[in-house]
Amino acid sequence: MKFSARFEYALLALLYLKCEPDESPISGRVLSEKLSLPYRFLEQILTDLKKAGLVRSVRGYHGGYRLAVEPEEISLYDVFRVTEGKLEPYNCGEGENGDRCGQSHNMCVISSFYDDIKDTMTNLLKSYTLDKLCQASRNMGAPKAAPAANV
Amino acid sequence: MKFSARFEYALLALLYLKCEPDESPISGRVLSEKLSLPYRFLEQILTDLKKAGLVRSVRGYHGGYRLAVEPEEISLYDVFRVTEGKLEPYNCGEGENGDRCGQSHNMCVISSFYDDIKDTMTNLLKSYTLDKLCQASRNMGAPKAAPAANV
DNA sequence: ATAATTTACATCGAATCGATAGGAATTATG
DNA sequence: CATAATTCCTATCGATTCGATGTAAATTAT
Repeated sequence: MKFSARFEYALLALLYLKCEPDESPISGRVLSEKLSLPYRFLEQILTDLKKAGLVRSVRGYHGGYRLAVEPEEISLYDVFRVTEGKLEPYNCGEGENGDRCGQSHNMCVISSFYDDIKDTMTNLLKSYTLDKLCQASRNMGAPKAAPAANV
Repeated sequence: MKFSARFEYALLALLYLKCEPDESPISGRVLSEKLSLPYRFLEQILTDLKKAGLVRSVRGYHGGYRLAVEPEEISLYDVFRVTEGKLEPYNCGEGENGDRCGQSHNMCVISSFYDDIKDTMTNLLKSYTLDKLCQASRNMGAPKAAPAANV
């Protein structure tokens, strides 16, 4: 029940690309230095973000990365799916384990609870967009004030 | 962002203790057979549950486990804390990493988002009690119906 | 005394995770 | 065309976690 470094780094990179917009694309090297993140590792993540279509990349001399989508369109749910995989913590009935609910109704109860968790998380993640987060970042004066986006 | 097997096993064990109440305590061996769970591993978990005060144990010949608290009192949040540890996915300012928000406001934005996640999860976990889950299990006729507890 | 049980501790194998490294492909620039 | 800068692909490493097993000691009703 923790977020991975991948998720955090992806988020920081995307926020940087959004909040510090530039004419030319920003290279992975520069990005890693600005954010104090390990270069190679960050590029792995950027590659994943690219495959998911959240980021475009330009190769070669003045190459680098930039957002591929409007920042209102990018939600943390998108980022999550790229870095953490799918959001299905329980398999009831399908999957390699077979039908586990056949054994006991308690399994099914747990399963429906997991579904609830999943839905709640999904909605919460979808409610946060890059755009909102960036605005919140600009409004940062008080260290730990507003919850930033409570719908 | 997945629940561990520990959490699931603990939940199944607690549900069994609650839903199939008995005069004498239920041994770890029996529990593991009824639930088709690995014996040793389950006992590890039961030990943890005992340390947390959710379960009582009786040693010796007719020993075994039983609930230590009223099932209305046991929430999934309690179980979560035993099996998954604490629920703090981000450390902003404190901890060994030092103050990360000093570097960039984006960090603080992420941090407040993490807080939101944490609160939401906490509330959701607290809203589920053993008692509710057990009732839902009894009402199981339709395979995948009611969300069981949406407060 | 014996059998059944919890309890403590040690370890194991596999998987995951964060991170690093080398090198190939691509591209602007001179 | 050559070069430097960059993305991209793949392999690997070390550490940690996770699920699980094993051994042996302490406890207790019979």
